[in-house]
Amino acid sequence: MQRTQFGEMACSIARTLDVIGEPWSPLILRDVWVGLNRFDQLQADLGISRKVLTERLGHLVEQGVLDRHPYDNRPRYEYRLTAKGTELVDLLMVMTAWGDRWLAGEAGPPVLYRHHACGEISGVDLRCAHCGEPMHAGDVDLMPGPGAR
Amino acid sequence: MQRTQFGEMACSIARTLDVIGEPWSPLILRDVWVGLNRFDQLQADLGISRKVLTERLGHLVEQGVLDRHPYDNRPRYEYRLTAKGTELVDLLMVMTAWGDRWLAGEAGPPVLYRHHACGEISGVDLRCAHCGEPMHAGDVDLMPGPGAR
DNA sequence: CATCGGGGTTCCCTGAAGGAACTTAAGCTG
DNA sequence: CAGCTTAAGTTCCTTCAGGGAACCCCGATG
Repeated sequence: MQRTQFGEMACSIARTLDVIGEPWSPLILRDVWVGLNRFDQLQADLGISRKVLTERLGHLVEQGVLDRHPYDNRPRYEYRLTAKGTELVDLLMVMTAWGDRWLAGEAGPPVLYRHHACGEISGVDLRCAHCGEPMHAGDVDLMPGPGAR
Repeated sequence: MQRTQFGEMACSIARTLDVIGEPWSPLILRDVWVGLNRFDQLQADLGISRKVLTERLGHLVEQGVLDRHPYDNRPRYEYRLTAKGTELVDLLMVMTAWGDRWLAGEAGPPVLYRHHACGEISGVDLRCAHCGEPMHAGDVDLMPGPGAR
């Protein structure tokens, strides 16, 4: 947890950071997305301290991003993405696109995405939800919304 | 800085987190995007400690996301987004879309985006860069890429 | 009944975030 | 031209979060 809480700010970016802004949280989400659903799998894959992993999983479950449910008679649990969490994967895909473009270097991207609809190796692009045209940093005006303070 | 460095991992998400994963960094980026370009403006708007702001700005400049340049004969500097940084705004727009949808509550979104191309209040949607069809969590297969280890 | 293995919890240590005071280098002001 | 002002940091101290390792619990298994 950051020392300062961002959740109270009138800003969806700050609020989102309150949910997945802590160190490790996006990587935990990525791992759960690709099928590493159990505590020890996550701990081994990430090399995160068990204490911090406990805290992060607890927070993500509390925020409704992950779901913790038993997979055995024994006290064993799996973490899965909720609908809310699944939509957060959008964020990971955009991070991947940016990292692939600016940080991958000579070696190229470590992971490729094949799109089901067209079968091609591709990445995401941002479009306007309304008209379908590209929508990036310079393509919008910002205006106060109903939740502004 | 997180204790653990993510940059060495063969993962574009982890590498991207090494650039803007530290607390405050996305909010600094947002502020610079909307036109708060100076140290004191950022400090006042965010309520961040001056020490941490100095560290963050230094890191973002070092990573090529921001550009620091003088705007006066006096030792005064402005921070601006580079091309690399401007593309990171995509990430902010996706965070905004998710936060608007899942965290805004009754009050509604604090900020609205009006899209230049269509003039409508809208948000971003993720499309395949190749075929233009929607591209979300369930729409892709992951495959090892050339930079895999 | 001892062992195993998954899923944590506890403890201590270090280092990063917060906060307030101090510094520096022009300009401006009377 | 001494003193004030302002932007942009820097320094120092305190507190709390992250890392790491050891330990615990609990049902199943041999």
